[in-house]
Amino acid sequence: MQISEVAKLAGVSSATVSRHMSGGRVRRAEEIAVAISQLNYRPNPNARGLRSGRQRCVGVIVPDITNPFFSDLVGGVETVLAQQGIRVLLANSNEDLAMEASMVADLVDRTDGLILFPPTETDRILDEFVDESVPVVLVDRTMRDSKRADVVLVDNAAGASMAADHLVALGHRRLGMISGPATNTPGRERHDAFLAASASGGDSSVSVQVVVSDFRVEGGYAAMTELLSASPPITCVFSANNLMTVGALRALADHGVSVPDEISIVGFDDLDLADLLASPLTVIDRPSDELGSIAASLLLQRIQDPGREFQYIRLPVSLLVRASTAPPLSISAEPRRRDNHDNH
Amino acid sequence: MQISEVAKLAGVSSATVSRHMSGGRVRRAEEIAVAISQLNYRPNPNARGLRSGRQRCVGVIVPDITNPFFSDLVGGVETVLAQQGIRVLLANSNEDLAMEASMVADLVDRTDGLILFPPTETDRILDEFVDESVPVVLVDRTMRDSKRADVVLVDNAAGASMAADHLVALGHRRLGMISGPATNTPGRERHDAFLAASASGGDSSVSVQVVVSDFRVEGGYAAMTELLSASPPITCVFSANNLMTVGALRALADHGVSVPDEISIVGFDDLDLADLLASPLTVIDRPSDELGSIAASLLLQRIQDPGREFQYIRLPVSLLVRASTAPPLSISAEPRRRDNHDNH
DNA sequence: TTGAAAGCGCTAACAT
DNA sequence: ATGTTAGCGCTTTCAA
Repeated sequence: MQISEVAKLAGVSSATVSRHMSGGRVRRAEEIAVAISQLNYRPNPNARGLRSGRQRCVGVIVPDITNPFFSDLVGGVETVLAQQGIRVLLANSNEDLAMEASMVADLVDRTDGLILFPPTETDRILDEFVDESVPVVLVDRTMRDSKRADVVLVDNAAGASMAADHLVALGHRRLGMISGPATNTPGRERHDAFLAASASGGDSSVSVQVVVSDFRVEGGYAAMTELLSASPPITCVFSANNLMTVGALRALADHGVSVPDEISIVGFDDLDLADLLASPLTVIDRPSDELGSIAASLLLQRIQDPGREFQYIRLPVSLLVRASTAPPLSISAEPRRRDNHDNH
Repeated sequence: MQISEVAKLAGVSSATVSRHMSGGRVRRAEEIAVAISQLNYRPNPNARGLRSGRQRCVGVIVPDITNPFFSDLVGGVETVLAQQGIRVLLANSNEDLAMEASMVADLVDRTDGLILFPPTETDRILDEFVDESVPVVLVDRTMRDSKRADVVLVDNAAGASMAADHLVALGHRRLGMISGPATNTPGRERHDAFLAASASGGDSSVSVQVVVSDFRVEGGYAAMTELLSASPPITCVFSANNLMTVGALRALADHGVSVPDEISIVGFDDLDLADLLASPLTVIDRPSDELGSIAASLLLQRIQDPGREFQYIRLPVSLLVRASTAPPLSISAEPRRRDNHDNH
């Protein structure tokens, strides 16, 4: 089924059908519409893209689609783009730099723009592709040379500081942190800010024990397990993302550590069930779908006007205090129990 | 950057470069490879697809990417397809029939095959597109006329029966059910099987109060709230999917109903945090990534051999008993408290 | 094994 | 406002 058959049936040339389809004013619009629906005609996207250079869709490459933060964010992207009749093609890089590069290479010529979450800040992806005039918006993570893309992220430093301040204000002095990789933006910023904020009070009795992990559930489990053997023991922990928080909670449960009595925990990113947990979770919350909708708007605007100034947007985060954080048990209490047998 | 420039640099014709790229034996393979990497050449997918008809990617249209069941399943799809160098393009229909149709129309000419989860069993999508020789695999849900596609789903009826049997065996007699839409396969099968299994004991004192909802968190919340006002009160509830279970749990918490003391609950689909909830959740579990990997394999096989017999595969499910189900309180106990003010 | 050449289906330039 | 025509970049005959 091709455009020439529609043209024949409607009694016009294929160019006229083409014009009609792209919104142009045409005399025999009615007949063309009838022919199109009668023949169930769908323009071939390859031919169309090849000829016009416009693909009518954008690509989104997320690091982990099973992370609810990213899937919520994609929801925000889709909402904005669907209104413009622009399709969203989603791909999942699994936090893998090579995979991301190959996906970009693939999508760059199939789409009108890309929304990326670079796995590392040293990612050279813009060097390779941005010169090919594909608009790129970076979300949640930047890159060393991100001066050539729009960027939208949250105030990771503020979030991590709020977490540290909250714990210190509760009276905690021996803090634990499950950090993300220092190689990407949220990992680095949350790590640095948590340490800085912990030290900022000038109280030299405040110490932070950091385990660097990988933003995954299993990594959070392992990191929490490691932190439990710290000596002197920590009384609270800050987990730098939602997935690691899940792992940390499971590790705490498996080791019989009670929250918040023995250990307080605050996570970065809210969880759907945070309020229904055995200890409702205190978290740093951030507006995930707003991140997505802003990213989509930025991309839309850049597609329309490639010459406009690059935007760099930071959204605020907030502290949601629930029941997983509390003052530490008195130091005079007897040493807490720590059974290190893994029971899965 | 196009193939002719690579050809020139390598001292061959563009046809030879093309052959080299598609795995053909070529004399000057070495020089061509050098030219390709030197020029950073990427074949234009539109031109390639237009000419050859092969797109080197498949489409997956999920009803709700924020549902962890689907995102896990997509993980299984990607694992299998990535090994074959086939790209996965993901789209999110939001359980919307029209949206799904428009996405299929769009993807059908951009991909070599589709994995679909039809929003309703009366979906006519196969009629419109399967004749266009696009292989389709149906996952989790079938359609009335699905004889022209491979299908893989789980044993919904067995799962719902296990849930009913479990509750009745615990001594429950007044059951509640939060059902999904009767218009799709899992909704219908779980509904029918739960009712059938409840009645199968021949015990006429067993009654089931059903509220039909929509497989969404908010729907589950509303349905649970409605069930709480049932008279005589129910002592347990079966929620037909994970998202509605989350809503139901939140409704129970908001109304101050304790689980499992006042109401036992069993959900269809495990949750990541099911074991860490205030009442660790009893669920029907199913192999989500296996569903995905099987779907991908079926699609791969059909692409290779369009004439092969259509497969219809059902995977088993299992009951995971945790702490959210228990025997009902004695009937002689005084009527339980039910405050119906919504406090969010 | 290779190159020349046709053409996939569409849109945009040009002419009317 | 419309038709004619060229050509997007590639793969695939066809002939050598």
